[in-house]
Formats: sequence, C-alpha cells, structure tokens
Amino acid sequence: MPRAATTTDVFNAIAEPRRRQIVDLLARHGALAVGTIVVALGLPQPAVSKHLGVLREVGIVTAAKDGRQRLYELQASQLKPVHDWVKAYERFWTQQLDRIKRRAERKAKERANNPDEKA
Amino acid sequence: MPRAATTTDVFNAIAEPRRRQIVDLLARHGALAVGTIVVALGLPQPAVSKHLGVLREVGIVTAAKDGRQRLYELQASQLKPVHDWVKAYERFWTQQLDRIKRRAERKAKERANNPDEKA
DNA sequence: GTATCATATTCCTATATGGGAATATGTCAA
DNA sequence: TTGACATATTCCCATATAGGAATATGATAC
Repeated sequence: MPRAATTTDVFNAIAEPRRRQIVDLLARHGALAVGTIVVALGLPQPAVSKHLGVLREVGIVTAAKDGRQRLYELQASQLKPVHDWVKAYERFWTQQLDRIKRRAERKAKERANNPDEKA
Repeated sequence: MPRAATTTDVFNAIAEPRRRQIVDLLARHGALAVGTIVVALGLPQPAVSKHLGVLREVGIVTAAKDGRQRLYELQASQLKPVHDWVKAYERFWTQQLDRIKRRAERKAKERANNPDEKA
C-alpha cells in the first residue's frame, strides 16, 4: 500500500511545507486571491492552485468567487485534530523546561548562600 | 517532484496513522519492545519495525538494546515543532467556543427573563 | 464576439512510499 | 555448534504524489 492520500486527512495535508506556508499566510492576512498567494510565496500559479485544492478538499480552506478572482479563506478549526493530538505531549517539554528552570534557581540560591564556593 | 520523504521531518513522519498509534502507545507505557508493539497494534512485525525505523530517523523514538529485544522509547520533545506550529491556531476554535458559550448563556438569560416568549 | 486576465485542470515524470513475503542478522539457550 | 527467538532488511508492487508545461475554463472589458 502506498502512502495515504494528502486529501484523506489533515495530518497528511499539512505534511507539505508549502501548504503550511499557505495556511500561515491566510492566517495573517485573511482571505486572499490566488494571485496574491502566488506573489507572496513566489511559486508558479498551478502549484499554488493544486496545493489550495488539497487544502480545500480536507476543509482547511474555503473558496469564494469574487469576479474573476477566487478568494481563499482559512478554516482554522479544521486544524484542531492536530492540535488535540500533539497537545497531549506538551507536558513532556514543559516539564523539561520546568526542571531546567528549577535547577537554575536552586543553583542560584546556592551561589547566594555560599558566595566563595567553587563550582 | 514526489512527496517528501517521511524521514525528512516530523510532520511527514506523523502523517501516518499507525505511527501516531505507536507514539501514543509509547507515551502511555514507556519503553516497549517491538514484540509488545506488534501485539498491541496487531500489525505484522516487519511493518512495525519499518515504522519504528521512520520514527527513529526523525528522532521521535530511540532504541536501546536489551538482550535479544530492542526497547523503543519516545522522545516526545521532537514533537514540539508540530505543537508550536499548530498552537498558533488554537485561538481560532477557542474563540469560537467562547462565542458559542456566551451566546448560549445570553439565550438562557433571555429565557429566564421572558419565560412565556416563543423561540 | 474577441482579447485579456485569473484560476483550474490535464498530462507527464521521477520518486517515495506502505504492505506482504521471504530472508538476513543478532542474541540467547542447551 | 545448533536451534529457537526477536528484530531488521530486502524485494516486489500498486499507488500517490509534487512539479513543470501546456491547456482549459470562466469572467470581465472592449
């Protein structure tokens, strides 16, 4: 079996760096025309259209006609499954940071109590 | 250009549902032998070994020899980039939930004030 | 209608799968 | 050494790209 299609779920859709760039861009600027994205990312227009097609199929973006342009808007809520999954691991690095922080504070306190002691 | 390799970055590595299952399993149970994962997920052993190989290559897991077994341990901190990226979008659905909640509360208050009014 | 602008689609290609089967490697036990 | 056990690797295949080039579609202006 080959790899699952990028259009089957959000995890596959955002595995592509360019698609994440498009998402980021739409998050910063609201709805954008394809041409704007083309200019912003410096990619060929067909490439952008294809990536938008993938994002559209999984629901991460929606398109609205506007004259001869098409405005794409982010539907960020579709990213929630990714957030939910990875959030479960948040504690692993925040704990790590906490440990480092506490150790640093303890060391500082030791230094304060014993100013002449060597490391 | 084909799709990027699953070993190029964490986003690609976790795009595979089975690999996320393995990550979840290791998160719940600490270091596990390959055979344990095979039994837990009901996958063929070579499949599990291959997925572990991908996860190992991007650093999400590490392997330690233990007799004739190999114990795989999660390195959850490697998932931080994913969390960092998607966290930026958290506000989109929490805001949404806030709005829904506020609206529900407002409606409830209205009903309390006008018990006989129709919807 | 015709030319033009904006976007989507099609066709092609090289490549990266993920699964299954078979096999290789490595380790321990007798 | 030999055999059993645990895991990794190799080979093969069907499928899904992502990019480039060319073209199709759709809307607007003239």
